[in-house]
Order: sequence, then C-alpha cells, then structure tokens
Amino acid sequence: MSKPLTIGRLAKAANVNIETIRYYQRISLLDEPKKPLSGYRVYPENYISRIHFIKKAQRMGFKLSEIAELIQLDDGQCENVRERAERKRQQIDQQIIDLKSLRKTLDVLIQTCHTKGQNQHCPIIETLSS
Amino acid sequence: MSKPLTIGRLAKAANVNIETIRYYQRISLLDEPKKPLSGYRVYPENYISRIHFIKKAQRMGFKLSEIAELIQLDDGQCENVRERAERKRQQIDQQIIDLKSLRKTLDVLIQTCHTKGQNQHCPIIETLSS
DNA sequence: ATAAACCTTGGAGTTAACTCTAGGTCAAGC
DNA sequence: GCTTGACCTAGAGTTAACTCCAAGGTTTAT
Repeated sequence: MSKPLTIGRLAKAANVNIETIRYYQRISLLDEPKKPLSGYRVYPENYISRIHFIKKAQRMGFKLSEIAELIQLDDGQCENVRERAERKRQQIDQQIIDLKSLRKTLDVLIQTCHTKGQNQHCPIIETLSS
Repeated sequence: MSKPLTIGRLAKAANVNIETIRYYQRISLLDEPKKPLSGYRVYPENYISRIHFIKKAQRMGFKLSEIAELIQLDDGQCENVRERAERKRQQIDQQIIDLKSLRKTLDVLIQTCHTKGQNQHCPIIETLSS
C-alpha cells in the first residue's frame, strides 16, 4: 500500500515549501488534519489539487484572502453567494480586457521592432494609461 | 495659468498616496524631477498616466520590477528587447487562458445556484486544479 | 537498534510594497 | 507679514506572504 501523505510529501507533490503549507494552515486557508494520538498528520489526496488551485489563483492576481473567499463560495448556502460570485466574475472580465489590451500593445511593439528596426519610440505606456 | 503639478497634486490626480510616489522614486520606477533652486519639484503631466499604467499593470499581477522592465522596453534598443516582449506576451496569454477558465467555473457556479437552489456542492475547486 | 530523514511547535527573519513620523523649509491666502 | 497647509529629507513602521530556525519527538532504512 502507498505511503501516507505526510506534510513533506504533500509539499513535494504540490511543489511548494513545507512551511507554506503550515502558513496556510495558520491563516486557515487550509484545514489542519487532526493529529493522530501518535505519529504524523496525514493529508487527504485532494489537498494537492487544493494547493494547485491556490497557486493558480495567486498567479492570476488574487490575494490569499480573496482565494479564501472563492473557496468558501464552494460550500456556502446559495443566498448572497451568487451575488459575490457575480461580482468576482466582473472583476475577472475587466482583468481579461486589460490583459488583452496589454497584449495588443506588446504586439505592436514587437511588430515595430520587426519592421522599423531600432530606435523607434513605441507607444506602450501611452496606450495603457487611459 | 494652471497651478504647477507638485507631488501632492500629482498624488491626488493619480489617486495614490503621496508616499507611494516618493517610494517609486526611491526604487527608480519613476524619475525624480530636479529640485529647482528654490521651491518645490514640478512634475510633467504625463506622470499621471504613467502612474495609472503602473497601477493597472499591478492589478494584472505584475510586480513592480516587472513593470520597470515593461517601461524599459519602451526606450531600449531593439536587440533582445523583442525577445523579452515576446516572452512577456506568452505569460499574458497563459494568464488570459487561466482567467477564462476561472470565469467559466464561476459561471457554472452561478448557474447551479440559479437552477438547483441551495446546498449544491459546486465543482469550483476541482475544475481549477488541473 | 541506531542513524538519517522526517515531523512538531513556537517563534523569529525576510521581501515587496507601501505608509507613517519627525523635524525642518517653503508659499499662498487672509 | 504671518499663519497654515504643502513640501522636503531621512528613516522607522506595517502588512502580506512567505521562509527559516531551534529543540525536541517519530519513522524508516540499514
């Protein structure tokens, strides 16, 4: 039978520092499994994907507190949860729009580089500051 | 004639704390205008949009050091600048993909809320942890 | 059965990005 | 012309998100 998922193995599997997991537990972003009477804590397998989720959301610019909120959407009653989800979705829409605009600016920059040679002053900042 | 753009007015116009501007100057993300022999520093108008740009880029998940890089793309020679821009664009593409996936998950959650009533366990985390 | 590797608790240290304070200088309005 | 609010410099303090450390207890591999 396969080895129990201790904190160290979880850290390796999820590709984070072991201390990061303890930190997430301290701020209750992750639940800490009960400590068995003797021995080490064992983590359920789905903690791996839970950490992946956190890391991905972070890369998208969410703060840990926002991620905690997202996770809570998952198990809350449907009252104003829907409203919160809708607000979050709007934020995301805006973020996508902004990123696309930045992407386009970079495209222009790259094109200018290709065709005009060096020393062209590109409109990267001006385009994005509207 | 209009009042000179001093640091305080710039802060107000760009909607940031005055100390944030001083901080950006300290880390040379913004140039500090020369201090006139007597009186206060005056900032060019385009500093307003420059700060807007910084803030927008930050909301998209760029670190200040990355933003400094983006700004430098603007006035560098074309040598490997293009390469850096292309790498950055790829990052952005991935970020857009991830955001779209998150958006979709939220949509599903919202729909489920609408149609199924409360107490449905929604797949928000599972969907995003791949 | 013992050493190497791993876990536990508690707390301290680090980095990025601000934000505030103090103690002084300057200038715009009454 | 003087007061009061804005600016200046230099440095300290704060918050989020880790990351590291010490001094022990536990497991596993040889």
